[in-house]
Amino acid sequence: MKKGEATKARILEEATRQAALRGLTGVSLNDVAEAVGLSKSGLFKHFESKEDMHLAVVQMVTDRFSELIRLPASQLPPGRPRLEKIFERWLQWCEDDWAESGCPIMQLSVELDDQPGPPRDLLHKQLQGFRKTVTREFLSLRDPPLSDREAQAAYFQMKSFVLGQSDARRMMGDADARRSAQAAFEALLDRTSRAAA
Amino acid sequence: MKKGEATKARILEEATRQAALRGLTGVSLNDVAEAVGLSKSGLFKHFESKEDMHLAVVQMVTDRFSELIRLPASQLPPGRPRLEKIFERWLQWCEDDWAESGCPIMQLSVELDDQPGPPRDLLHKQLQGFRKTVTREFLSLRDPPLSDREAQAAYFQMKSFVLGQSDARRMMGDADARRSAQAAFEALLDRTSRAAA
DNA sequence: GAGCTTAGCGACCGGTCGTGCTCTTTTCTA
DNA sequence: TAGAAAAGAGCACGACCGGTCGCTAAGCTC
Repeated sequence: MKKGEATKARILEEATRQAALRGLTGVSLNDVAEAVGLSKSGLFKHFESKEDMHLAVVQMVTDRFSELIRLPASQLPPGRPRLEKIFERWLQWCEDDWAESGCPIMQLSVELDDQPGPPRDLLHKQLQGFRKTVTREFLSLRDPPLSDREAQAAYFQMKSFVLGQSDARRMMGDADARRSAQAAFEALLDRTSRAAA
Repeated sequence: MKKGEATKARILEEATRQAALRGLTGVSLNDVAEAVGLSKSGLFKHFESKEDMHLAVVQMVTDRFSELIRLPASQLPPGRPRLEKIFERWLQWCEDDWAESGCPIMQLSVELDDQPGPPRDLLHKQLQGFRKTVTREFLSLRDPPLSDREAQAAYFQMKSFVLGQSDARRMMGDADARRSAQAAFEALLDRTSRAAA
């Protein structure tokens, strides 16, 4: 059971790439099969249906997100260092790792937010987990710790800046987007850690 | 040439509704025709092709956006009143006017940002125009006017908060999203108008 | 290396896609 | 009100969609 797993991984890789470009629904099994060097029917030895593949794509994207953003940050001291690392890797994820297609998590969010089903539920669960982790990190940003409300507000702004950067760069062609986001985030950290309880 | 225009408007209305739900590519001419009470071929008396309809949808969405956000604000005194009005109407636009589907401009942005062609170009042009208008409004927020850089940074954050609210509410089910966005924006206005040159 | 398991192929299914064609009905205009 | 012009129906097309089936060939285990 080794060759099979490798092939499945290749299929998923390609499907994820295409989903980032055209959305989950826009992925054609024919195109995926061709790109991987398989026949269409060969795909069905690895996935029961297209929705099954959708689910696997969501899983793969969120796994990779964790690996590239959460993991490296978790090895730093809590608070500001971690938050800065997360933000930096997050921007990087949108900007470089998916340069041709834009952040797949944003794409999936917009596509799935009104489309009930297992893919949406999985994405929702993973994003909630990430939110919780980061919000907790905000709590320990100041010595008398932030209130839950404050931490949530900070996370809201942090994610907003990531979304803003992605939108500005991709849709508006704004080359300064990253600097704008970075500056806004640093200011947010300053404000948040300075503010009195 | 009156009945025709009315029918075309109805078609566009429905196509826009569906595009907000499933994206431009996801719109089925069959479904649109059926919903409007026409045959599929009847549609082609009003649009040369599907891409032609895509373009008209983008035009309609951005026109309505102007009408609902820019127009009411333009009747207020410049500076803070206008900015607050724009932000409030903008959030409203995402939250209510497209309650079931999410802000169509975000949807279109994500879908079109890597899809060259007339629809993308039109959307890009309209969004640039809007950005310019709002950025100019930021300039007159303070007596010694903001620098271009400051105004652009402020617009970046403003748009980020709108994106953040839409994402938080739709994908994360965050009922407080609007309040978070509103608070963040008010704080942004305070900071921006207070900051020394 | 025999034998079971699994990966993969090719043909094919019913259905839907966007689009062209011809023909009829409705609407507008002079 | 007659006649031109526009609106729309009906149908058929070729391409493509996700998916099934039976078969072969390769891989894995003992």
